[in-house]
Amino acid sequence: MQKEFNCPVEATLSIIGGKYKAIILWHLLDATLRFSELRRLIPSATPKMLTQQLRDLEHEGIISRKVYPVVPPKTEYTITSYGESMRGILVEMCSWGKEYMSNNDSDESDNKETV
Amino acid sequence: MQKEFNCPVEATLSIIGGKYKAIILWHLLDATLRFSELRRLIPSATPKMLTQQLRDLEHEGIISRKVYPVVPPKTEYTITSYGESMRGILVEMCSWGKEYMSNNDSDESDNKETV
DNA sequence: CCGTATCCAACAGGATACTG
DNA sequence: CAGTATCCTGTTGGATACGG
Repeated sequence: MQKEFNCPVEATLSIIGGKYKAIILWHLLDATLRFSELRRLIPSATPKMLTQQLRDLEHEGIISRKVYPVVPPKTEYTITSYGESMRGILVEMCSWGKEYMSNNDSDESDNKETV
Repeated sequence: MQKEFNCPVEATLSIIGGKYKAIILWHLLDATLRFSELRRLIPSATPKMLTQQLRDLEHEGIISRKVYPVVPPKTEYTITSYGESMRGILVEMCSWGKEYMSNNDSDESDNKETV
């Protein structure tokens, strides 16, 4: 039972649609990071969530996980070249999102129900 | 309680992250469509879901809803100029998604640990 | 034709505590 | 340090029926 997508856009969303996947990718675009570093960069994500999202991305081949068998443990997350191919999307989404946020900044509650 | 986004990308995802929002937008990019037409184009979406997603998009100013007070009822959905600004994102996501789908097409389970 | 109303199932996500 | 394990909650999405 493979995933059925109405359109390719949904396929893309299935990759970066997770709660922290976009920001994880965003951070990894320009740096290799350790688990604890990602935790510090994304404080609102619990370890469980972070692990989960990282595993998903890893399984999709978007990022790679390198474990160093040392003590204390050390794990590094790096974006793959495949993941790199998402840079354009991320950049586009980021710039649009910035505009969106600055718009809704001064107009937070625009739900003027004309009941 | 306003939405907090870790990064602008998440703001964008909050707009098109819904189950049918991407495909709705995709269809509306090049055509004004009626409710029943959207239903036919997206058969898997129940009327409730379609309405919900359309309302969300409308509330965000991405699409506009024009009701004709005639009988039988007639409603048209059109993308706004603001929504038009998402075209680039949609196009990028679509082309990436296409690649993704053709990759996973012949290789469903690609868990090749390159340890 | 264009929706709403209800109710329900599934899953994503969160809190907290613990381990190699 | 880098995770797991459990349990729990809330949101999202789905089925079905009905209304203007």
